[in-house]
Amino acid sequence: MLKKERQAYILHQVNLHNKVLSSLLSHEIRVSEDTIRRDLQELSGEGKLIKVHGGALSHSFHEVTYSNSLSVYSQDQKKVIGEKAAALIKDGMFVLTSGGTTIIEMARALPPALRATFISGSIPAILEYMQHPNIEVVMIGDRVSKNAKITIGAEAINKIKNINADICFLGINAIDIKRGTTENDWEIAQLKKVMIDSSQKVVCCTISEKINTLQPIHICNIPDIDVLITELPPDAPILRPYVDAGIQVI
Amino acid sequence: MLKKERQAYILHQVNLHNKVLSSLLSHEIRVSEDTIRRDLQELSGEGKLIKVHGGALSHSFHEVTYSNSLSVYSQDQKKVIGEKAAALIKDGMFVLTSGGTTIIEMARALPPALRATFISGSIPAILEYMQHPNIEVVMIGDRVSKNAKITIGAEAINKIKNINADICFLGINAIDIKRGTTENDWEIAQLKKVMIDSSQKVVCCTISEKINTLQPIHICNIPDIDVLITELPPDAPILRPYVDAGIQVI
DNA sequence: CAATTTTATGCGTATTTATGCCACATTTCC
DNA sequence: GGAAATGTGGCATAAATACGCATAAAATTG
Repeated sequence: MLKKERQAYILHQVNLHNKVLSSLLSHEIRVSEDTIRRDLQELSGEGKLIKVHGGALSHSFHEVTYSNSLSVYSQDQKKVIGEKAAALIKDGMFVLTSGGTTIIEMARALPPALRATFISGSIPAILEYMQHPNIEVVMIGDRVSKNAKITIGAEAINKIKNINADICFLGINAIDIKRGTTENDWEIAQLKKVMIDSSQKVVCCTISEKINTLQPIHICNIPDIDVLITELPPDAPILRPYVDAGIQVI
Repeated sequence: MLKKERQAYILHQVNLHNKVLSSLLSHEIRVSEDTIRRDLQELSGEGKLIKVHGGALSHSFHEVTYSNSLSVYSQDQKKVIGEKAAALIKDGMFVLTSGGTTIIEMARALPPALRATFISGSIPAILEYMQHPNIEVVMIGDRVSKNAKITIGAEAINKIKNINADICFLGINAIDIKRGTTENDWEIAQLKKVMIDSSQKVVCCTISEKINTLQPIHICNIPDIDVLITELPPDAPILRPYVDAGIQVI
């Protein structure tokens, strides 16, 4: 990894989380903490961030948080989900993803050294993937839905059908132990269906408040899902039925 | 492998991945690292990429991280071009566009009441089109070039071949009365070629500075162009040869 | 077409840069 | 106050680079 690349990654993280820890960065990028420290110093000298003991802060966040400089990353629910999801991806994988905020968080949590191919029709997701230094990005084309910011239509569905992905990540809006996952948009439901068919492994990501809720259009049943990711620990009571149904809950 | 070829290959890799490593290139092309280094130096001198220790980075990568001013070069002129271009589009048209800053300005200049279908592989262009209340937007899918922020590859080319557009807008980097329009990236040149083939009418947009310049890869000849748009008035002396060649100059 | 010049490339060596490691100072937290 | 984490500066090392030079290929010239 080039020095500038590393620094770009650090800056990206700072802008994303408002703070970074040297120790974490060092672990993520797999370089010594000395190097991280030198990078932070350099970037600080250029005015790109503010160096503090143990890490660095973004400019925008600087005033508010002199007190808790060592507190952990803001553990937003969706960030937790994103991190759990990102951990499932290994080098060389073909990854198919939908759109949605949880997927965006996954994209942001990808380790910088990861080398994989990401395929999606979601424009915001593609924009995030493009920030990554090492992954290959493939966009699925078709008519663009302006509010979902995703390509939809027969063309997209056909294209996905011809893909054979290792893993597929779906941000879902509703899941229920009886009815499976459901959606409120017919075309997006179609897309997600074929994504599931085209993948070896299906991972559903959702915040816990959407568990045990329903939407009008059916996507898939519980047995079609391999992994369920929420912000809760896997042994949370609300997740119990899904564990019992044989899903790997993370 | 010829020097030009090698440098074109390097540039292409930079456009695709935002970075290249000297060691890797040297191994791939089977030339010494010295040669790669000299190439990178040369290309860097021409402003085509940014040389760093260990390899090189694309401009776009460098800009988003290292520079905080994302000012577009001679944006006012491009706005003029954008307005002229937008005026050519009528209700109901199928419009094929490349990417580039002039195209973005066109997208911004579209009258809100316009109802037309816009087709493009350029992610920034699609983002602009999505802002518009009435147009239909179609994204062409394929591998994403991280620097050009455009989808490229055989899939995209095939898709464009099957389109029959009314009009096609190309932001071009070089035009010359003898050699026609030229590009510096092979794959992008291919895309533009098929765009021209798939459209009834071909419109080239460029700032006047790029008139009478050359790039290595040929796209099309002057007779293939229907309309040429620059920021200058149509009777500017520099445009005279193009008017004489039968192009409608605006 | 031969002679000459220019250009492109690779090699060896000196130099610079990037990084990690260590000993020791400083800060933070309990 | 003291343990743990973090920062500092020096040093070692490996990788990348600059530079001079030799050689070969290509272009130019007479």
